[in-house]
Amino acid sequence: MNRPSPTEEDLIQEFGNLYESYGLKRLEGLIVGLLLTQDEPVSLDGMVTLLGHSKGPISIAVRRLDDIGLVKKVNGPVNRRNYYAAHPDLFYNNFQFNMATVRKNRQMAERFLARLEEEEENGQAETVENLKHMRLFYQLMESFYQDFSAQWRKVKQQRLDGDASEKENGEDASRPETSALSE
Amino acid sequence: MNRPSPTEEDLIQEFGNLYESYGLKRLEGLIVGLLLTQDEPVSLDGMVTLLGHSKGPISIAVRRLDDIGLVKKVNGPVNRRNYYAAHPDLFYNNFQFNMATVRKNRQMAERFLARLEEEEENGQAETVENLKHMRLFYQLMESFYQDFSAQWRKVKQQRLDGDASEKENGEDASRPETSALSE
DNA sequence: TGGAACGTTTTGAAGTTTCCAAACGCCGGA
DNA sequence: TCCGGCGTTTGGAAACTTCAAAACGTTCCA
Repeated sequence: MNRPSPTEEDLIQEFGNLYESYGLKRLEGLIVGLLLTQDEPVSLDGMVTLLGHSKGPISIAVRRLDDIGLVKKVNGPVNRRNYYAAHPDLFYNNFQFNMATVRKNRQMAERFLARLEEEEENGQAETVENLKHMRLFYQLMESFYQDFSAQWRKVKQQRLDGDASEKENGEDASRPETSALSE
Repeated sequence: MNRPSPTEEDLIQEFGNLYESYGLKRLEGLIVGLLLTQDEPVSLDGMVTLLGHSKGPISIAVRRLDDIGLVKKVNGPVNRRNYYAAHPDLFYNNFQFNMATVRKNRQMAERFLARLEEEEENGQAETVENLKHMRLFYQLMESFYQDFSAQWRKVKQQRLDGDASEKENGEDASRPETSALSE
């Protein structure tokens, strides 16, 4: 349980802001940020003292984060306590959330298209047209997400392999061939 | 100003739910949903009667939707009125929002990495490691988003060309070569 | 069989959001 | 210049969210 440095404090707060802007709970972001700065698992009471929030909300937030796979229950020094760490696939798991909503959007378009098709009413041509646009868009997006998913797994594997054999070489050797990043 | 059919009513409500779950305003979703069912532009008062909400909130919501490019001011029958329609690139513009947050995430990782690097304190190794993971993830994601962006523009162009030459052929002829979609 | 050490649930207060109703301001046309 | 139609802003009520404090339940150990 290392007390965060000032920079790490800022990091934690930024994660709070980030999660808040996503429509999630600020406290959940604070917890995730905190765990990213800790090399050892943190207990509930640890979070209470490190974050300065009270136990009730933290208990609930941590359970939720565990449910959605952003945080992981792990073993720690004291037996009776629950210890948590950032999930090793935190970012990827969070992404899978987005992927699910993309799929939901596509399915929504398809569901309504089917409904309109069997109704055969007139005056709904524009709706049908827009739903087809929507379906096409999210179909394409879904396929990109799946490709991304596969690629990331590959990159992550390379990263693990690299760490195992040639530890300590400063920069990442395993960066994939990406298109040039703007800015 | 066509009163939505029952199915279209459902569609509008679902858009409300969707936007709400994104952390946006439910009313904004209702408006977007409504405009997707209308083949003619709708005035503010039109939305009031079609949605059954009052004018104040609609005025604000519509302005915001216009700002972020999900809705477009267009000309309509009566001169003094403001008419709105769903933006032709609604889904794409919404996606660009996501792309911006991905970029922000990458930049956040880089910003803190730079800060930690120049501080040279110890006990922050885990934070650095996690931030490198974060950076790598969002770098890859960003490059996929850019590829998707380019591809979508191409698909959209094909779609327009197709519509212009061979109108009315039931199904989309311009679907791109995507990987197989699950389910 | 206590009782200490936990995590969870409940309660209530404070803040925030969301909405309607109504007042307001602006712009054209009589 | 007044008046009617329109969008915007304001005020306030109701619902919801977020959090701390404290009561509660459970488990392990003396």
